[in-house]
Amino acid sequence: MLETFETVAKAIADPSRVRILKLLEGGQLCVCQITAVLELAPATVSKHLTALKTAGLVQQRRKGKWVYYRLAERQFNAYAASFLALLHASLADDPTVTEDQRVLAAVNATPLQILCDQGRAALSIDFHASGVTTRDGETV
Amino acid sequence: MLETFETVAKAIADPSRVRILKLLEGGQLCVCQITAVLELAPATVSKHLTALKTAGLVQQRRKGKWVYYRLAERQFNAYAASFLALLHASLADDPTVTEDQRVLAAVNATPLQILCDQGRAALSIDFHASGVTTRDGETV
DNA sequence: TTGTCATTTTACCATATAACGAAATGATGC
DNA sequence: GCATCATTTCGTTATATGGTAAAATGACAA
Repeated sequence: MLETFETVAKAIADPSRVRILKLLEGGQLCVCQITAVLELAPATVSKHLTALKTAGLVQQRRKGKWVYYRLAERQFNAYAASFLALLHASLADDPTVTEDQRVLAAVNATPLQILCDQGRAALSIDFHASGVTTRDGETV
Repeated sequence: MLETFETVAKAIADPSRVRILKLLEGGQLCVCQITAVLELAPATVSKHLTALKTAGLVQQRRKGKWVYYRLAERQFNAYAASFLALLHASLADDPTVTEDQRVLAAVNATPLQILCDQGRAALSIDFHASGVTTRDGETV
């Protein structure tokens, strides 16, 4: 009860894990895709995903070489669904979250094999203020 | 945004602070009342209350010698109300929470001055069985 | 003003946690 | 079987956190 609640609450009380959950709202992703967006070591991302899985917030599925994670659909405990709903209603306009979504679009446009090999270098996006074209045609 | 969300989430991701919030669902309480229920050092309770206040989950009001805390009514940030609502819908039947409510009933039946002086010793409650004792210390 | 007393702040300790690199794992495909 | 490679586990480090005792604060009463 209280202990489970604590596990779930602690799981969402970390910015990296929140970013992962917000990414997964767009659909399932494999570890190297998440790693490319967050720019953390694969080991770090893996540990965060384990914490989220333990909390019943995500579930896991292997497909070939890659392990895909998605938001939990089955009810693993009494609180996970509530927290996911709260998170879903939050942070839609957070700068970090929206930037992550922008990068995710590029990640999704990149073949997995290349992405896992090269990480962010595989993305044809400029992340630092020269020549990025925004939605309304403005160049930043 | 993300940072504020993290502050609020971290605030509820601790069992002592959850117990405090669940106690406050029954109405405002002063620090020594909360201390008597949780059986923690006053300094510890005070620190937890500061964290909850910083997160916008509770508000504070001085009345004579005592400082009363209650669940936040004003909207201090975008997430506090959501988390309080989630918590309100959770843990109603958690053993720790229900036991805390039982002790709270005894705390509310004890004059503040005596409670602050003596802590739990002032309660005249049997904490191992369900039998309650009268104000003058006789077990019923 | 001065003392009292509930509360808060400070200083400190032990434990928990996030991050990483390196080594281990385990499924795929030759 | 054996090599490859995405992912996980292990070992370590730096920082954050929960707890306490003791000192500081600040409102009230005398």
